[in-house]
Amino acid sequence: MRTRRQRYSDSTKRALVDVAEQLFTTHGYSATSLDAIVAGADVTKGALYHHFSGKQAVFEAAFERVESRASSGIARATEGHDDPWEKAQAGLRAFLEAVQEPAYRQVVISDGPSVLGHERFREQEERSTYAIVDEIVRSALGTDAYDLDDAMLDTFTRIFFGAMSAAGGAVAVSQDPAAAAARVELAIGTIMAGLRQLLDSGATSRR
Amino acid sequence: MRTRRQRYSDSTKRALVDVAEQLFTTHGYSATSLDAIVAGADVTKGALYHHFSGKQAVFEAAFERVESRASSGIARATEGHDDPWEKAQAGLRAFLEAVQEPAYRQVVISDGPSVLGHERFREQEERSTYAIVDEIVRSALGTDAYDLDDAMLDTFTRIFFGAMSAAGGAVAVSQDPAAAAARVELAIGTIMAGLRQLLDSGATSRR
DNA sequence: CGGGTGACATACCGGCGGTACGTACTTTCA
DNA sequence: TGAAAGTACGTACCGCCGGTATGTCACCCG
Repeated sequence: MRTRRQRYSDSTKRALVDVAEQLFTTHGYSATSLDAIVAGADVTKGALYHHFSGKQAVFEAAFERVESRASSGIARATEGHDDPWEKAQAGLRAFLEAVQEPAYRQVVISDGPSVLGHERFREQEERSTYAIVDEIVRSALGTDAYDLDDAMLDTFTRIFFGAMSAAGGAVAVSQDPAAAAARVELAIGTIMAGLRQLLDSGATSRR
Repeated sequence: MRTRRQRYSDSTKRALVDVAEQLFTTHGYSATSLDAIVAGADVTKGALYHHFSGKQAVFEAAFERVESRASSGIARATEGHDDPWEKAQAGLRAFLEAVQEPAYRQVVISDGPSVLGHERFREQEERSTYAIVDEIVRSALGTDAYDLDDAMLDTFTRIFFGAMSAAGGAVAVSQDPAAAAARVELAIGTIMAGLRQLLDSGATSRR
């Protein structure tokens, strides 16, 4: 970010991603044309193809930004909790908030898998929101007392991540999101409590 | 299926959906052209647009077929079980099988939400596989002893459905699907056992 | 200060979804 | 039974959109 040329370049690239994120969010991927994006950013297709390899690359840039916003919000909510089960509750609350964001719903959940493909989608996901869920799950279930191996911890993460995503989607389309979120927190809280109790009893009986 | 015209009409429509399902499965929605579909079915675009309103309608027909195959498979596995928790285990096993089907993964999970949109996707889902999960959840948790209201039962269904879908996706991309499926069954089984124990103790202590 | 390069703009192409219209066969009914 | 009506397609074409090839001008650097 030194010379004037680089400053101009960065600003147009940021403008393109700004407009793209908004249009992808409101109209979806396929209903958003490159002409609309470049028009919104006051540039031409030449500029877009100078910065990105194509439409998919523009989407990927917007995708990463939306994901990183969501994951940083969740990370902020979880820090400062010592007890892993409290941390999990706080993370769940923040996750339900993030998943209601229109940009997240449209760009990540709806268009993400089909545009990026399963593989790239997984890769992107696993180094943002999924990583946080994984960290929470491991802090809660990864103790030696429960003697769960790595693969089982991964499995639990996948399960909780899927449960939270689906629940968040339901919360977002609900007429009363607050009440729906409260129900989700109660339900997952109950599940976690039952799991905790079962694992604790198993751990003590085994010794 | 009476007159000759209707027989011909039905057969061409079926041929179109056959080819469409296969192409959508192997190449995805956007990478499948209508020309390729009509060529595979040995008809022209005129025929396709006589039977369907457009590309999305063709996709929806294929989508419904894939969904109904999956849900009937799960329904078949769950019938004949009296104990609701055994029924849930059998349903989970069948669900993990169904979700590994390439057609289900590509058409329903990957392209479904973006092509149909959240709303239509939910509608379609809720009257097939989701309905079965809901029925299982209600048979297991809907007893008076647990006194969970309708909204809470819906919430639990959403959570379990999301957990199973995510777990199924992980199983499908695993190098050792059998071992991964076993881990998922163990993990969800543990969660269900913990939930059951917790609810049972709460139900007895409350009386 | 001039050659090179980066940051765009312009013009154009091919493919694809969708439409308008034509046509042959078939059922229906006076 | 024969003509009118309707169904089940086929043919030709349009407009948009992603992508490309090429031109241009400002800026950095020796």
